[in-house]
Amino acid sequence: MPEPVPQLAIYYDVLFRVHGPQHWWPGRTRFEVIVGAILTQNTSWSNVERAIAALRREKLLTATAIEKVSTARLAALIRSSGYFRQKARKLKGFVRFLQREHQGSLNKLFATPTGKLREQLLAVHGIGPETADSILLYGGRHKVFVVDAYTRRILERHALVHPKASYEEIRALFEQSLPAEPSLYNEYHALIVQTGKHFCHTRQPDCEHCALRSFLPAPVEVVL
DNA sequence: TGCCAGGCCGGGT
DNA sequence: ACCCGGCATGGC
Repeated sequence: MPEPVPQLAIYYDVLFRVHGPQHWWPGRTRFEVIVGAILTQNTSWSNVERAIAALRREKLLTATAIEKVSTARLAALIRSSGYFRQKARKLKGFVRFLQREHQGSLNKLFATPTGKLREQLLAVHGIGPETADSILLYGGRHKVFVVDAYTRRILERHALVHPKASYEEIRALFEQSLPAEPSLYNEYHALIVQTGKHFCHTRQPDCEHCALRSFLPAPVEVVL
């Protein structure tokens, strides 16, 4: 278990003051949240939105509908989200899992204890750590902090983790450093992604562009 | 024009 | 236990 890092709680307040509440996850239903979590893997949200709109238009935003549709048609409809053949199979894999392990019921799925459900999700083809945790937190309000590429990069630039820290290491760091509130985890991850959306992508530590940003790359102590 | 985006898998060390 | 190539579209 890592030691708590008090800067992480401070950094949350900074981001909240800068960006305000984010009202995440952008999904109308729990199932839609799960679909979005899979489709947005390494993909910009704007590309995912079109795909979800197409699924909605075709009445395919339910588990039973996804079960019935052919993988080929599903792939065609989610084309805009990229990796569309892979993701079509992933959606199919998830609804098959939901039916097999939870009788197709999201209530039963999310009533499963967090640790056990996380293991189950990770065993589904196409669901890795970030997708599993997004489903847990944003779909079911389970108490897990979602780590993504932005989280890692921000922590590295603030020198709060070593460059090759594992996903689990970073997740534990947040969960040890913050009050155990799903609503806080929710808002924090959303704020990090919002921050990342207007990230400077130059890797040089002395990039003048980055120097103009209040939250990067300076250590959190001197922010504000 | 090339690089990037809210990853994950399978095969190789 | 890591490391890497593949997967694919749309925006800037």
